[in-house]
Amino acid sequence: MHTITIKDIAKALNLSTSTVSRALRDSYEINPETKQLVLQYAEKMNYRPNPIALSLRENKSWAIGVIVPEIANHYFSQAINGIEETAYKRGYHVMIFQSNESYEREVANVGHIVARRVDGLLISASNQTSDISHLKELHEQGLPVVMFDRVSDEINTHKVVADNFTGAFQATEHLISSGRRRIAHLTSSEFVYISKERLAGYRAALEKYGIPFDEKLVHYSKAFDSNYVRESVEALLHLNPKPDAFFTASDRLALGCLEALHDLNIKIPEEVAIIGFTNIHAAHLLSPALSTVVQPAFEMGKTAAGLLLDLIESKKKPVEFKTINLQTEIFTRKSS
Amino acid sequence: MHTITIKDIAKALNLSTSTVSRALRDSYEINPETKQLVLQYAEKMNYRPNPIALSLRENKSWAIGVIVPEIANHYFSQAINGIEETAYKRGYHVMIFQSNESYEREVANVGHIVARRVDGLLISASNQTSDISHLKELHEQGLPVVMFDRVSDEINTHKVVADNFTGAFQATEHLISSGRRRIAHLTSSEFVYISKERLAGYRAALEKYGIPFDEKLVHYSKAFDSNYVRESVEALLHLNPKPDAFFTASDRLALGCLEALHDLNIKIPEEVAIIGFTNIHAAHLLSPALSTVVQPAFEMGKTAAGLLLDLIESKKKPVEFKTINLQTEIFTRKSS
DNA sequence: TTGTAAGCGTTATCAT
DNA sequence: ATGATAACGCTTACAA
Repeated sequence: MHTITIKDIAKALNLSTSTVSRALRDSYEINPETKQLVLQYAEKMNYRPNPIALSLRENKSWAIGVIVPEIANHYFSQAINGIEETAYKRGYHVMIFQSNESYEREVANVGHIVARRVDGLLISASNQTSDISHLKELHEQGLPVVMFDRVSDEINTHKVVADNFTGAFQATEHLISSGRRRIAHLTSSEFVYISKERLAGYRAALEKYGIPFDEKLVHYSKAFDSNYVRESVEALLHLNPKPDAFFTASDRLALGCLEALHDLNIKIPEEVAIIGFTNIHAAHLLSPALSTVVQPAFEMGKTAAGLLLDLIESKKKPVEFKTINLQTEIFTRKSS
Repeated sequence: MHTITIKDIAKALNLSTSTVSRALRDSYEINPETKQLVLQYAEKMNYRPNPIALSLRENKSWAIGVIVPEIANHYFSQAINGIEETAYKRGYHVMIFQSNESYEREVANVGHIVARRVDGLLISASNQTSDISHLKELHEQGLPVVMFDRVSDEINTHKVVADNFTGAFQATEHLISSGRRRIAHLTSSEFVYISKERLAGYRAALEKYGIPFDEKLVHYSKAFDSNYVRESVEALLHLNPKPDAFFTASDRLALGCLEALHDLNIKIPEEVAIIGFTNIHAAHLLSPALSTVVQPAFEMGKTAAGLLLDLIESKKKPVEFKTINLQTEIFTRKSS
């Protein structure tokens, strides 16, 4: 695929490459006629400047790297959507990598991405990642880095997260206000930042309504597969008195919980209420009892990308790194 | 962010850049000691070759462009997942753009992507795209192009699609074998290739079981929003005799249909069966009556990317362009 | 107003 | 075995 270069234009028009460049660049002091000539010819030949050559010269790739745990996860693909939109508007393109929730793969990706000379990095850490020295190093070398959703305390840079505490608080409050008192909480690791936040929101809501916290109602899942979740649900249902609602801390857990209840032949609207933590629209259609704390993934992508591009474009040293808490929203199909 | 170059190494070691390059490149005829020296120093300084410089030299970007209608669509994000996996394995990276189902945006994306000097293009056309001269032109200029899912007859290149005919046939057959006779078909445009295929599969199954085709049972949706779909469903339910099953041609239609039935207070398992055309796992959990013809999106991404990379790497002129039909699969939660 | 030359990082060719 | 040089496409001092 041969593409036309400035040199070709210069040759064809009997000019020097610099003149052609100036004409194209709308530069200072150039003969209007020459300029016209060049512009016309370039247009006719469908000339496009070679961004690779420009990158080499300017030491800027106009690309940002994005590393997510999984592309085919609705949450992250929405975030990528927001990222792409923002990047596109500002003339950048997006290089996508996925860690597949593997620490090794994440480190490898960071290596590739930096080797590709991206102008900045947007990352949501894999859930296996505890050591983030691979990111700190980059960051200290001056590469703009913004973390979103799966952030880390260990690094001082911009972070964008959903307001998990308030979201969990609202979810729990929603269940309480529909008359539930024994609200089970299915969550993931005890040690993950967002899980802790969610648990705290849950507890705060119970406290507000004078419901004693019962730690037997809280279940930590080490895995997400439906069998495992089913066992948790069954165990919770064997408590006495048994729970009348579930607050699950993630979409996977919510789905697993729904599936378990279905298999146990428990009619959701009557006997238990369930509330998840992200967007599972399809489930809503069938279960009006399901409410969801919608996480603003698209917004998060846009925000994170915006911060990153600002960082890239300012390039001033002293920056106050901030952590942005995006509001969540409760979605209930049968509201009112 | 200053990164070390060959020149830096050469200076530090009092060598010429060519020597350093040779050492790094493991090239012929070089003093083993010099080589060791260079390698060690490069390692110590964490040297990474600048891919932009290489691209400029080799006129190869090691990037493929991907244009999809929407990133945050489960189907396409799964496809992207497959694309990323294949590309990554073979040393390419993936530049993502979305057309947002807009023809103009698609054309603009094609422009950007070619300006970025990608080595090849993977595209699933927007549903507003009928004129594909923007693709043909590129293709004729020698850029490897592979279309997937939303393909076009107008261009002679590799194409990867799901076997829509067989999928629709199986879906319809599945409904028939569970005793349904009046199967409504909700589909999108009369003119879209995949819709035509699906309709044909539906008809073929009816024919096989001696069920007369009734065109009143087929409903073309101009839009996907739930109000619109609801009207279609209601209209179909007013037929006499009314349908006892729905075969919907897409996930959006299936969801809209489920929602409409729910609002009309029609219990799905008893009164109607519904069958969709893609992955809506959440819905399955709640409605065992829902079966889905799963489209192999991940597989499609992998296949399409593989074909594209082969094309890129062979670069031989004479290629037999083929259209690959990937098998669909019926998924029913309560099978057996 | 236009042309010449250097440089961005790398490698291939040709000398030495 | 190593060094000098040109080239990839482009921009920008500096010269003319």
